Amino acid sequence: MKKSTATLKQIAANLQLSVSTISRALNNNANISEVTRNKVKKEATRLNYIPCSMAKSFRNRRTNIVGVIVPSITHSFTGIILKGILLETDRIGYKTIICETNDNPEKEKELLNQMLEFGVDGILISLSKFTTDLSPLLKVLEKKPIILFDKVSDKIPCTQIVTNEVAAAFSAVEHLISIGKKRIAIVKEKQGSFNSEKRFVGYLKALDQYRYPLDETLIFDVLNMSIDEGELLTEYIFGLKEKPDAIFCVTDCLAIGVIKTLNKYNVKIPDEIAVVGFSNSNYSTVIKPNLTTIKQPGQQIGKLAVKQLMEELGNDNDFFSSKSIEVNTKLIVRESTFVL
Amino acid sequence: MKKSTATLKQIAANLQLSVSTISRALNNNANISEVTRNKVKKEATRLNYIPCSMAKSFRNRRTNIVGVIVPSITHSFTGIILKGILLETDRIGYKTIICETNDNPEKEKELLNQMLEFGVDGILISLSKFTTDLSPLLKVLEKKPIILFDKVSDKIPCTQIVTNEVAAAFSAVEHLISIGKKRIAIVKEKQGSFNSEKRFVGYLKALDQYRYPLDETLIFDVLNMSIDEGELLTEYIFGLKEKPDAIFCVTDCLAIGVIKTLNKYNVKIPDEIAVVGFSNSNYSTVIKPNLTTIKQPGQQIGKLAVKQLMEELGNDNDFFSSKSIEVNTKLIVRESTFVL
DNA sequence: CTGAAAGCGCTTACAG
DNA sequence: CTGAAAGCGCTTACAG
Repeated sequence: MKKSTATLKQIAANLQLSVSTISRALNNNANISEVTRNKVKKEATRLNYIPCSMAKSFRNRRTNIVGVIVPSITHSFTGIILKGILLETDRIGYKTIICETNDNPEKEKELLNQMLEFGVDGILISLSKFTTDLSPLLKVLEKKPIILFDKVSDKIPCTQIVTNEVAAAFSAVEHLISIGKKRIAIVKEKQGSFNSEKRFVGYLKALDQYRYPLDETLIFDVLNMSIDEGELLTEYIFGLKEKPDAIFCVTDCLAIGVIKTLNKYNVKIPDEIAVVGFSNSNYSTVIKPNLTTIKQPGQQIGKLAVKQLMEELGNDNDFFSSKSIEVNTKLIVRESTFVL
Repeated sequence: MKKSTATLKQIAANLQLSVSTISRALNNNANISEVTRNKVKKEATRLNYIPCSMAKSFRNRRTNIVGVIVPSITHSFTGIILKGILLETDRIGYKTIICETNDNPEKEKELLNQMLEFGVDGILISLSKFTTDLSPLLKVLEKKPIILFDKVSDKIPCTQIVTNEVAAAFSAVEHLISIGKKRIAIVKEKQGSFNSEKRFVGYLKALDQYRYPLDETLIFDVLNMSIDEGELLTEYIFGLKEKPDAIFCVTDCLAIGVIKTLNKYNVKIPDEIAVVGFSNSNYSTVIKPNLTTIKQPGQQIGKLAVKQLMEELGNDNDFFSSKSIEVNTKLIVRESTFVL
């Protein structure tokens, strides 16, 4: 048989005390005598009392749950951020409801509404790639705090945890320049996600600062950031007369695809073509040659997002904000741009 | 200002109707006239009414939330299973609270209790590596259904979603035998997790069936299933006089570490030493040579776990069960055991 | 130090 | 077809 759970009422009845007293004793309220408190706690243990969070949440208008919305949970960098979120929420006694949009803005809107229904205390979200209508987010912001992370947009008036994409990309390209590369290509996303665009800006900035001419034929667009797309693109590049001597990929996956195909054609990396990725995924030290890439502190991003959310929950004012919290990235030089 | 949300009471007041009627109209109860229903719905929309799931859950003793407990969310196979869980729960209108144990049994016990407090309808759990005390699970089973997946244990009387570990390992070793390997080593976990042990059984079974002598010196234990451990072990193996000519690793990560080190010493794979992994992670086609491995249907496992949970929630009887649902695996042959 | 009472937002058996 | 009332388990202002 499924056992049912004891309630305050039952404890009260057993002990000939009022429900209020039981509640206070269990919550260590100062006004309860030591004796009563102990008696109550003992009986609670004896009955295997399990407090009903649901009733508490309902009563207190606070669930201690944060809603987390991401495009896809299997994306490896997302996983690392989620780990940061879980570690931090666990530390402070919160639970997380995690949902996926699979990059579908309609689903995103639906989830946002469901989060409101479920009464989460606040929301952490990494935007879907195709989100253009910001009104669902704005509507939620009228009631609950939202923190954006990873896939952000500066068009939304709420706190964002970001990496300095421009500076990171700049340092990647600068590195390629420093090892003497002349024809530096970039592989970015055609759809132009926020991150891809920022990294492109960093690319342009580096070229500009080092007085490299901007060569449109070195700018390559792909449909998505997969290994496959990286491979396809490289096949294409391989057919060109004028090839690049370095390729900056806006994600590690693209870079892995690029390297796989360069290896297939026995191109010498980095001598003939150097490759840089972005995000220091686990792939970077599995591929040969090991990938030079940008390290982003994923766990820290997750933890910061939770901390920031808690801060805003403590505020009395509304949740609109334009705060942007930046975490530092680091260029990690490996074999794909450097030979010992 | 933070906007507050309309309630049934407010709609009722505005419309001069009773709260009961509003509730029924919004829930499409048959006993409400078309006219009233429409009037109510219109007013609800006008007021931007958001139903309060918390109050509903509290009232109905049902949260439509499933609790999910895993050792680590960043483990890639876990991520794939979680995706299956999320897709299925989303499809049927459930939400998931996801927590990590980081392989700490104490944390696992704590989370189990918290799940009870939060009032989840049921629990999906992949056991921590060091769980030995099963009583916390048994206690939860008295109240809520639990489905075990991936890291399971046949000592717990509840439904389990498993892959046929023994058969899968058998087929891997059989494959190594079929390509003519004589000294087939296994790399397994010293702590002896359920999965590692089952795979070891499959290894023994294959050797036995093909009348291969059991050579204790070909059985290697590692502390954990990381790439690093695979590398360390291979360094050790490399120092041995008598080397294996094939290595069956109970996880892909171990296999990746093994291959990296074999490559470092220019060992010819598979001619000198063949390598097989387990789980068909994304690494398998990034490493050179591409890894022969066992494909496990992760998403299917996740979906099945949810479906099974829902079935048990529908049951009137208790949640103790010894049902074990098996999903099929498949050996994927790649370069690490096969040359074109 | 303890208790009686109200109420969080909702659903549902009962009555008409 | 609609309403009044009870109650899910808890907390807290008020009273003593």
